[in-house]
Amino acid sequence: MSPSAKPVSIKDVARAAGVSHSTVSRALADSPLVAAGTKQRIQLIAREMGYTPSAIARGLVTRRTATIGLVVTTIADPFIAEVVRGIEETALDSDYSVILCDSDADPERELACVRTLREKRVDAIIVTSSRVGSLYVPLLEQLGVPIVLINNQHAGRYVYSVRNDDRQGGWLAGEYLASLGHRRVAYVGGPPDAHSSVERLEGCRAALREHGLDIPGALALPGDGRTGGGQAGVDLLLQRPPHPTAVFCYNDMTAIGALRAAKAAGLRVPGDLSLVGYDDIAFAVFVDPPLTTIAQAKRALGQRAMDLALAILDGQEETGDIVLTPHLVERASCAPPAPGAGMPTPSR
Amino acid sequence: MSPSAKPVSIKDVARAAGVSHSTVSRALADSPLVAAGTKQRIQLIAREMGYTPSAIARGLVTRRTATIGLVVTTIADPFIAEVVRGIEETALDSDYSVILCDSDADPERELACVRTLREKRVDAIIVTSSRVGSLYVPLLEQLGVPIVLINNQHAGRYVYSVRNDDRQGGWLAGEYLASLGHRRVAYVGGPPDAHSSVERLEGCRAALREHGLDIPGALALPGDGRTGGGQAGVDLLLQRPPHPTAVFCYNDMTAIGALRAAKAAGLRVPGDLSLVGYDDIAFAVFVDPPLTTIAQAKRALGQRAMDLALAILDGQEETGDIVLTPHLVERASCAPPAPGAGMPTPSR
DNA sequence: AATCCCCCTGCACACGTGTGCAGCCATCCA
DNA sequence: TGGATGGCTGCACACGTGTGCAGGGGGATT
Repeated sequence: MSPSAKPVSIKDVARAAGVSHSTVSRALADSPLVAAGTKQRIQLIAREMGYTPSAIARGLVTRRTATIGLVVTTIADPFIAEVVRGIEETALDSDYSVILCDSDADPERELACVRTLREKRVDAIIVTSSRVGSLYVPLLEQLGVPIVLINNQHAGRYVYSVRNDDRQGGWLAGEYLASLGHRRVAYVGGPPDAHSSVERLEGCRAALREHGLDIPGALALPGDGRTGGGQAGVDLLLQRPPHPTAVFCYNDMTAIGALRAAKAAGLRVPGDLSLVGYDDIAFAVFVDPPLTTIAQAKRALGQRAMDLALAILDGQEETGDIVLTPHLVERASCAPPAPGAGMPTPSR
Repeated sequence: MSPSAKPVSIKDVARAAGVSHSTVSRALADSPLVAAGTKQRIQLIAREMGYTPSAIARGLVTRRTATIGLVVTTIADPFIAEVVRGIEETALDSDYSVILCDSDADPERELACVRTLREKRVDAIIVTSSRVGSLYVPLLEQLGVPIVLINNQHAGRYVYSVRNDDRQGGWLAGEYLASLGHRRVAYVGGPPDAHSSVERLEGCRAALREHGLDIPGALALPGDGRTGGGQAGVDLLLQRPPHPTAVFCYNDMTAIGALRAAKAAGLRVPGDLSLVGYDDIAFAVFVDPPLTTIAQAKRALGQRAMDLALAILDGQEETGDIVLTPHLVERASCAPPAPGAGMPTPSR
C-alpha cells in the first residue's frame, strides 16, 4: 500500500464478510450481541485485510480522543525529561497518547500550544513547571478540559495539581547543613517569580531556626534555575565577605553553576564550600564532586499526574492536590565547615 | 463551561448567524465565495461564541491530521531531547502537532507505539535512533505513511533519513588525536548492533592511517552508549598494558563514564589520558575537565527531519537521505601524550 | 400447532466539517 | 424590458465509527 492509499475501513470489512458495518463494529468491540461464530469470522477477515480502526472517526462519535496534551517549558531540561518519561510510561500502559508541546518558556508559544491542543480535542492537559500557570485558569472556561499542574500548586475548580513538597525539601537541606555544623549558609534561588523557590528557601530557614540560625537577606540571592544563575550567585557571594560556608541551591543546574564558579575562584568543594542541589537529576552523579541533593521522585511525579488525569476522566472524584515527599541524597559535595571558615577574608 | 460540556460547533454558529453551516465553514476559511460583510459578521459571532474548530472532524474529511508521530528510545537521553526540541520547534511553526512515544528501547513497546500512531492516523512518523529501524520497512506496507529515520540510514521506498556523517565525525577525532601526537589510541563503542558505532570507528581509523597508525582490535571495545559502557571499557583497557594515551568514545555519555573510571584509577585527564566524546551534549561543558567532543547539530537534525516530513507531505519529491556534517569542539580533555606514556606499567 | 421469547442482525441516525453542484437574486447589457 | 451573467448561498453528501431501535427467525413452551 502506498502512503497515499486510503486505509481499509470498517465498511470494507463488512462488504468482505457479507454483513453490515454495524455488525463489524460490534464484533471488533467483542460485543455479546454478536454470535460467537460470526464474531470470530469477522475478526479473522479484519486481521487479514490489515484493518486498523480510525481513532479519528471513533473520537468524533465518542467525544474521547484517548489523547492528552502535555505542555512543557523545555524538554531539554533533564528534570522535565524525566517527568515526561513517567507520564509517557503510564499513558502507554493505558492506551493513551500524549501530544508534546515545547513552549520554550515563551508565553506566546505556550498559548499557541494550548489553542492547538484544544482543536485536537485532547481529553486533558498536563502542564509542567509553567510560570504562567495561573494564566490557564481564566482560559479554562473556554477550554472545557481538566488540567493537571505539575509542581505548580494552584487552587481552582477543574484544576488539579501534583507536586513536590518544596518546603519539606528545603527543610531537609537546612537540617542537614546545620547538623554538619554550618552556621553561615546562603541560598541561590530560581526565577524570582517561582513559588517553589521561596518555598524551598522558607523550608530551609525553618530548619535553620531550630538550630538558632537563619539566612540573612543578603545571602538569599535570586537565580534563574540554570547554571548561569548559580555561577552569578556564587560570584556575587564571593565579592562580599564574610563568605558562607555552604550554599543551598534552587536546583542541580544551579548547583552545577555554583560549583564551576567556586572552582574558578580557587575554592575547593566541599573543603572550602559545601553545596546542596535539588532535583537529583541524572548528571548530579557525574560532576566532581558528586552532588549532595534533595531528590524529587521525578518519574513518580509524572506517573501520578497521568494517573490523576485518568482518574478524573474516569469520573472519579479525586483529591485535587497530591504532594510527594522529597528525600536527601548524600554524596560528596558537603562536609563540615573548615575551622575558621566564614571569616571576613579567606586565603586568596 | 464545565469540562463535560460539549464545545460549540460550526452548526451552533450557523444557527446564531442565521446562515447554513456551509457558509460558516467557508467564512472561517476566508473563502472568496462568501460576501465580505457576511464573512466578517460570521467571524465575529464565531469569536464571541468561543468557537474552536474540531481537528477531529476536519481530519476525518480531509484525511490529514496535521500531526506526526515521534518514536524515541528514551526522552531522558539529552541528545535525543535536543533533537526532539528541533522537531517540536518547526512543527509548531507549521501548525503541526507531535505525538511523542517513548519506547524505552523496548521493541515490544515500540511496536505498540507504531500501532497507536497508525490508529491516530498521523501524517508521518519520525524515528530517532531505533535499533530496530529495519523492522519498520516490512511494517510500512500496512502503515501507508512516510517514515523519516534520524541517524539510522536505511534505503527503501517511503523511508527517508536524516543523519549525521558518522564517518566524517570519526575522522575528525582521529585526525585531531594524531595531530596531537598520540600513537596509541583506543575506541570504546556503542551498542554492538549500532551501525553508527562502526562508522565512527572506521572514520577514526581512516584518519589514523593517514598518519601511519591504526586502532588494533584489542583496543576497539564495545560499549552501550551510556556511562556504564565507558566505565567498563576503560577499566578493561587499564587491565592490559600497554595502555592507550587517548580514548575516542562513541558518545559523551560513554566519555563521561570513561572519565570517571580514569579518575578512579588515579589517572589524570588529560595529563595521563586524553578523551574525545561525541554529540556535544549540554553537559559536556560541566564535567571536569570539560569534554573535547565531536559536535552533532542536534537541533538541526530535528529541524531537517521535520522539514523533510513536511516537504514529503506537501507532495514534493525530496532527496531521501540528508546528511549533516559534524565538527570538532576543542575543550580541555585532550592534550599531547606525556613523554614515556603508553608504556607497560604506569606510575602507580 | 400456535404463541412467545430470545438471540442476532441491519437500518438509520449522529458526531463536526468540507465541498461539488444547483439555484436564486441582482445587476448589467442589448 | 428581457435575457444573460456573475456573485453568493444552501442542499446534500461524504468521511469512518458507534449505538438505539426495530425486525426477523428459530427454538422452546404450552
